[in-house]
This record gives sequence, structure tokens and C-alpha cells, in this order.
Amino acid sequence: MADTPIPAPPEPAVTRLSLYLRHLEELRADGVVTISSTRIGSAVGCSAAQVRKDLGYFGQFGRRGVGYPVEDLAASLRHILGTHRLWPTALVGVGNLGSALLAYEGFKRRGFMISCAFDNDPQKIGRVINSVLIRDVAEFSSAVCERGIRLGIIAVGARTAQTVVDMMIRAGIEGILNFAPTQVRVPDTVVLYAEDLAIRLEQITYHLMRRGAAETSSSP
Amino acid sequence: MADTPIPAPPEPAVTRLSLYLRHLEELRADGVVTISSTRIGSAVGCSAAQVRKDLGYFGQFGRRGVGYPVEDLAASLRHILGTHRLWPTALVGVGNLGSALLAYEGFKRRGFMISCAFDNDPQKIGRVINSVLIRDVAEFSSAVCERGIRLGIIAVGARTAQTVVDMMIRAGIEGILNFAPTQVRVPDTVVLYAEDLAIRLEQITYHLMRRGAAETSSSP
DNA sequence: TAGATTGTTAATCGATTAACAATC
DNA sequence: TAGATTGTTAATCGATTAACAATC
Repeated sequence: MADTPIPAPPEPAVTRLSLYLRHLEELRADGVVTISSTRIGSAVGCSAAQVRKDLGYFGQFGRRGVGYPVEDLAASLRHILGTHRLWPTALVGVGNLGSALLAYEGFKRRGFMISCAFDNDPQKIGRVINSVLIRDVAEFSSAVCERGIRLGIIAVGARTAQTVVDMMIRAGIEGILNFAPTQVRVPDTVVLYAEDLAIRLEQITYHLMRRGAAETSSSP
Repeated sequence: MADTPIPAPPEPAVTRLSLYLRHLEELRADGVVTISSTRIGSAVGCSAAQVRKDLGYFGQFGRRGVGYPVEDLAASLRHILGTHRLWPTALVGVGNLGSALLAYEGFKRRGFMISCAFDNDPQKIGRVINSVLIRDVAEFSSAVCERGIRLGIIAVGARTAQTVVDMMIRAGIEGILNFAPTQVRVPDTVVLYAEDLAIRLEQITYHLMRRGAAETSSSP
């Protein structure tokens, strides 16, 4: 104890850190050297105060009266988020979505590389997508341990998702991104995020319903 | 004025509504007739109080001492979220991710159907994926208007995303789900959600970094 | 009736915003 | 110096949790 120098950052701040980084990388590509919190905020859709507060949880990165150095701040954020190094990642489930994730260029550009893929369909095992061999899911544990892989992506159906999660945890996977449309359970030693594509669309239709209703009720 | 019967539901509550609905659909498939807020909460990972509060924003769906009727509550949530009917949706960008979304079964099961797909690559135009014809993006506006499509999904690269958004808005699209890894701008008449797959992985690595650090600092 | 469980209010907690001194 | 902009504290706002009366 005796050192509580910085309060723990709220979860939403961490998400915004990623947005800041993405914007800083665009700025760097455009040759921008220095940027203000106001500009960052307006680019990612939040206030300047929010940007400064969020960065403040992690240190001091700017100069008063000047702004933030684009290159250095990007490097700092990469270190905070852990993406200054490349993370080899294991994918389970090579259906439509899995294949797309395997071929997705966006991961590599941000420090992730799917270096192992698994399925239980004999038709798929042995094939190569994007120069990654699809292995039998029975080999998961050995393949993952050999390579020191810590991240797993799940792109199987809802039915088998929990089984895959359990397998991943037994193999020592520490972080899981679940695309299966079901809630899975992990011990709190494991970091789990879920992404249900249909649910995201539902958020949108909810708001469309509300707007339609509001317009109707205010017009007569 | 004179009727402010129910306070506006917080955004996070709407997201949880989708999770409740997903769980209710699983329960219904298992033949469960009645469910308590406690059970729903533990299934989706929140408190029973949270479940009741969230539902309370939209009405009264349960019976004291008894619980919630699975079938009826599911129907109510579908109406609130707007997914009691099928939403035809337009997809722009039929690369890896776009093709996967086109073939993704999960959408249909929850009330969404990609009924039009567009690309600007002559190699792709004219092909059929999952019985959906890939059209020239130049036909976007007419095709979308004819069908009364209100939802759009963007699966193009970061460079062209804003152009596609602008085109969608001119064509009358009201809700957009953006998979391109860049921030786009929409007028506030349009509902926009963004999904950056790499950013989701970054959230995970952030927590792995923190945990690693915490363990190290508490052990010596 | 007794036990269970909702609906709802009040209390707590946490995140965002506003403001401003420090400083380039 | 004057104008700009950060870092940080205090004030506000909003969401979650706890508690409990109503009621099945």
C-alpha cells in the first residue's frame, strides 16, 4: 500500500483509449506531429475534457499550451493496451465468420495475428486459409501451449460455445473473444468479451422504433 | 407534456434487454414457462435488481410471487426492440467480412435479413452469395428505396467508409452498423453503431497487461 | 397462511463535465 | 507578453444497488 497514485480507470475510458489510438494512427499517416485534446475529442465524438481525463488515468503525455505529440502518445497508448507487441491468437470454428476473421487484415494492422485455427469438421481440417493450417480441435491444447498463445477467438455455434471455452481455459488461454450468440461462463482469472452481431443490430432497431413513436406522438 | 410516466431507459439497459431476450429464447426452447429475475440475472451476469429495474423502464411484465412468463416476456421484448418483424437490410462491401455477414445464420434467427448486397469490384458484381445477388454500388439508392430498406451494414475498408455512409444517408437509410475501422459522421437523424473487431481484442490485452503487472507488483 | 417474488423508491456509487490554475 | 492548452480538482449527472411494501 502507500501508493495509490492514480485512481483506477473506468472501463469506458479504456474503450476510448483504443479510439484515440486509432485516430492517432490516422494522424500519423497524414504527417500530423502535434494534436490537442479538442481535436482528438471531436474526431472520436467526445469532449476535450473527457480525452484529458482519460489520458490522465495513465500519466502525463502532453505539454501545456502545446498539445500532445502524435507519435509518442500513440506509442504510449500501444504500451498501455499491450499492442506494442504482436499477439498470436487461436481461433476455434472455421465456418463463415471464422474464415472471415482468419482473412481479416484489420487484426494484423493492430497487433493481432491468428496463428492457429481449429475445427472439428474433417472436411475443413487440413485446409489452409490465409496461410494458416486448419487443425483438428483435438490438437488445441498442444498447439496452443507450444506457441505460448494467450488469446482465443470463438466462432462456433451457440451449442458448442461453452465446451470450447472450457477447453480453452484448460489449455491456459487467458483472454477470450466470443462471437457465439450465447452467454458463456469463465472463472475470473480469464478475461472474456462477447460480440453478438445480431444484438448490435437490435440496438439500432430499438432506437428506430423509439424515434418513429416519438414523431407520431408529437405530431397530432 | 403532462405525461412523464416512465424515466428514459439508460443505454446499457437496452443492451441488456437484448441479452434477456436471447436467454428467454433459450428457455423457451427448453420448455421453461416461468422465470424469476434472479435466474435471468445469473444467466446473463447481472443482479436480479438490475433485471427488474431494466424491465421496469418499459412496463410491468411479471407477477409478484410468481415471476415472468417466458413466452410473453420474450414477445414484449421483441416488440420493444422492434424485432417482432423482419428487417430487410442492405450490405455494402462484400469482402471477407461482408461475405461472412451475408452467410451468417444468426441474423435471420433474430429478425434481420440481408436482402441486398453491393460492391464496386466488377469481379464480384453479379455473383450470388447465400441467394443474394451482389449489385453494383451505383444501384444502391434505387434498390434500397424500392424495397423500403431502412438498415445498412458497412463492411468496406476505412478509406471508403465515410463515402458509403454519405451514400446510405442520401438513400434514406436510417440506421447504420459500421464494421470499417474508422470513425464516421452521421447527422443525428441517423442511428449509428460501430463495431471494430480489433478494438475488442485490445480491450482484452489491456486487462491481461494490468493483471500481469498486478501479480508482479504484489509478489515481491 | 407462509414463502416467494415483483415493482418501485431511496441511497450509493461511479463516470462525466465544468472550471481553472499551471505552464508552454 | 498574450493566447493556447494541459493536468487536476470539485461539482454534476446518471446508473446501479439495496431495501421493502405490495401481492401472488
